[in-house]
This record gives sequence, C-alpha cells and structure tokens, in this order.
Amino acid sequence: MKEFQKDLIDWYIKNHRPLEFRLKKDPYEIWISEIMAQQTRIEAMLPYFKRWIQQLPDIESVAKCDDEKLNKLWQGLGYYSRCKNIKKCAIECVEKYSGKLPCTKEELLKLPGIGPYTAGAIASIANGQRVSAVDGNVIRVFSRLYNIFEDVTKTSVKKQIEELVDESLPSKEEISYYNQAIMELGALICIPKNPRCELCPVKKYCDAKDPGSLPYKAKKKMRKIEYKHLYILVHKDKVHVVKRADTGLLAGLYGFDETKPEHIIESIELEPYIHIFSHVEWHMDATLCIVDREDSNYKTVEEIEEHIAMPSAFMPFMKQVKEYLWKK
DNA sequence: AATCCGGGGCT
DNA sequence: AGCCCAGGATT
Repeated sequence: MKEFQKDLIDWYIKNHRPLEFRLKKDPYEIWISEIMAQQTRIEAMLPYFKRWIQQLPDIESVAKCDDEKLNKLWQGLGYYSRCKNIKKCAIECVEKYSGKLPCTKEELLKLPGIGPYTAGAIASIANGQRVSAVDGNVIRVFSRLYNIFEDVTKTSVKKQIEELVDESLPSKEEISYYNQAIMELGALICIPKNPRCELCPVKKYCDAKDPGSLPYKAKKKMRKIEYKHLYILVHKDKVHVVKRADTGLLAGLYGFDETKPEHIIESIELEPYIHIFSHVEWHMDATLCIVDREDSNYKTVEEIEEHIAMPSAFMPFMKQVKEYLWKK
C-alpha cells in the first residue's frame, strides 16, 4: 500500500487544467462530458460539449429531442451509439428518476451507455461517492506505479488494477480530486510516450524501471479493407442522401447511394478517397450522376449542412459535390 | 474473451 | 504507419 495520494492531490490542485464541464459539478453536464470524452481527446470534444449544453440544457430536453438533431450535434465525434444511448438514458431518467440521474455508481451502471468508468466518474466527481473511475489514464499510471507488465487488455489484469485503485481511494472529501488527479497526471505527466518523469509528483513511489514501455498491450489485428463505389445523384441544386441502417457502422447517419441509378444524364468521376476507421478501411471511388428527377430525399447543400448528419468518411465527396454545384 | 464501433492528432 | 485517446455494448 503506497501513500502517494497527498502528493498527487496537492500537485493536482496547483497544476490541473480548468475543465469547464466539471466546474459546476452538475451531474447532467458531468455525464454528457464523460460520454463525449470516451475514446476521445478533451480538446476534440470540448466544442461539441459547449454546443450541446447550449441547445440541450437539461435531461428532459434531451429526452424529447429529435434523433436527427441529436445525430447532427454528434456529427464528427464518432462512436455514434454513444449518442443513441444518451437519449435512451435520458428517457429512462425522466420515466424512472423524475428527470435526474441516480446518485450511486451501482445505480448509474444499470443505465445504457454508462459503464464502470463513467458510472464511477459521475458518482465520485458530481456526488462525492467514494468509488473508483478507472479509465485509460488510470490503467497507465497504475501499471507504471506498480510496474505491472502483464497485458492490460486482458480482463484479469484490468481487474487487478481496479482492485489496486479501490484500495488506494482517499476519504469522501477528497475522492473527486483524487480520481481527477490520477487522470490529469496521465494526461499531462504520465503520458503514453516519453513520460515526463522529472516533473512527476509521485516519482518516489513509482516502481517502473522503463515507464515508457508500460502498459503492455497485445498487438491489434490488421485492419480489413473494403472497397466501395458511391453514386452521388444530383438533380438541379439538390443531392440525394441515403439514411443508413440503424445498426452497424455509422448507424442512422446519412450517406450516398451504392448502386448505379438507371437514368443518368451525365456522369463525372470524383477524386477517390480512403477513409480509415479503427477496424476497417474504406477505399472509395465515387461517380457524380446528374439525373432527371428528384424526390424528398434530395436536399440542397444548405439543408444538408444544417440538418443532415453525415460522417467524416463522406465529407471529401460532399466537398467535391459542393464545388461542382458552386461552379455551375 | 474477442470483436465492433470514429475520428483525429502525435510520433 | 501505428498508437492512443477520461470506454461500452454485443457476440
């Protein structure tokens, strides 16, 4: 049992970044920010968070917000099921908890989209409950503090680290600072590559001989490559957008046709583009097809930019279509 | 236990 | 060209 908590919290109080979404300790804002921050850098989610809170100030406003608008607010953040789960969770809070989030980690864990980390973060940071919040930062910091060289992607090793964190928890009064402090140490000092050990407030407690090599993770599998040919149908100043299936990759967002239309007046080949996801690559070619009719799924560029949620994978093509329509 | 699910910045 | 990121759900 180490005794680094005081040094760590003192360092945190002096050196932490002022993360605006945690200043008010509003459980709703903590919740939204934690979901947005999953597998996402703080700087990347911040503008999304500001815009979201501006338009959806409380849980009830989320519960009754249109799915299309929620997706548009999430456009570009990735992992879109997070957004779907936020709405499911908001509705459940309205129906079962009179429009509020439950207080304890145990109750929070039952809600959609809220796992062990997020439940612990909300309970400890917003409500001062004495529970852990183990994210990637905490895994890294503890694997170095205790010189754990086993594969942290294994369930057993992650569980082992969670037990160490649970044993390390300070009093209820300090729990909010403590959980944030470990994460902030991981974000600023105990970083993945070239850790800044000379600045570390808990260096004297650290067992790592080669901190830069920890935590160990098994190599990931190679990405699968998929080939796609898009047909981007254009009539006058409108573009045909296609809503994607409600399950699978980019569920519920909008893309373009992937089958050739019948009546093409003119076709123009667009510049190809390769989009890289974590687990798959899309090698895409695209044909802009001028057609002689339209229906309600044809939208102007302005309508698309304002209301249609389109993932980053299609943006290079959207840009080319926009340039074509602009030159015309 | 392994796989799915985004996107972007850093090395 | 990988790796990583204030992870969680699904299979």
